[in-house]
Amino acid sequence: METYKIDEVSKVTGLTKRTIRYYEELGLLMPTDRTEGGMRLYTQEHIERLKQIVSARDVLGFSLQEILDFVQLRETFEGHRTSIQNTEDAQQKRHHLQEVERGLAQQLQMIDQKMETMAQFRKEREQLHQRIKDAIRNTLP
Amino acid sequence: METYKIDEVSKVTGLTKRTIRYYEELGLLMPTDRTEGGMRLYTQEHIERLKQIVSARDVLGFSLQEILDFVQLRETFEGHRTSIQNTEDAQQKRHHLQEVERGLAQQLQMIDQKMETMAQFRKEREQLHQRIKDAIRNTLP
DNA sequence: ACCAACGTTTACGTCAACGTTAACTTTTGG
DNA sequence: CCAAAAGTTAACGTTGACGTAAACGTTGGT
Repeated sequence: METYKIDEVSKVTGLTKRTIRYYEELGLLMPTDRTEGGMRLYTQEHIERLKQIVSARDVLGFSLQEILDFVQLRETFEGHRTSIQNTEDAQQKRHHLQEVERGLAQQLQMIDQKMETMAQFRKEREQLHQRIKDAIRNTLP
Repeated sequence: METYKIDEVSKVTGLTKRTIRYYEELGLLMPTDRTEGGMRLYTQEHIERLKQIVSARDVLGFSLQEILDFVQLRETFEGHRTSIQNTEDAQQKRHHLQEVERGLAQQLQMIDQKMETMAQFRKEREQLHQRIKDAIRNTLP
């Protein structure tokens, strides 16, 4: 599989190398494979994840801690997709999955709330915009 | 007109008293009238402004500096609504208004960009949610 | 084989956005 | 009228999210 060194990743994501390592340290980005000498080798998947993180941070205004919660929900789920054979703790697993589901439902609700507030904000800004355009028109009839 | 002391304002906005004073210090909130002894007296308008600031901060993820830019755009405009009579610098005023208009148009565009990215983000989360609900259904048929 | 360019860890520095504490004055209910 | 509650300014402390510098190892081209 094609891999990238950190400077490449830095350029395509717009993040500094420091930030990329920092995100790994926080657990936001899964650790990469390393070369014999210890250099990180990123895959396309890492890059996608970084772009998602940037979106959540800049556009949605989430803190890294909140993003970590989001990430861990997915991680937990992916982890559960592996061993489906043991039927004795299926009860356990089901319960855990239900908790994850609840977490996701809450996240969706939070996002909807944000979108609604954002729409309201946009509306107010647009009204101001309209008033200003009117004011301009009144300066030169 | 009805006024409120800072503790009241703190309760209805959810901000701490420190934060409210801090926002005034930054220029985000217009200074209030004071009592003889120096206590701040807030109006309903102050409260509305604080709520807008919280929205911009929490929901849109704007920095206080960005919010200050937004606020000053409005302030500039309100300031221009006063003296409409002098026709000599009407040219000046018109030019200034046009700059404000351009600023607002950019803000609107930025907001639209954010809303789109947010919708995309929501979509991905919803797909994950659906997959998890399916997984749960598969644990107990 | 070498060295310039790039990578790594470790540790301290910085800046925004407040929290906290101190020292003091004002307001207010009994 | 007076103590407790609430307000004020000023100053220093804290936390999140990185920036920066040092000291060192790795890679790749000539």
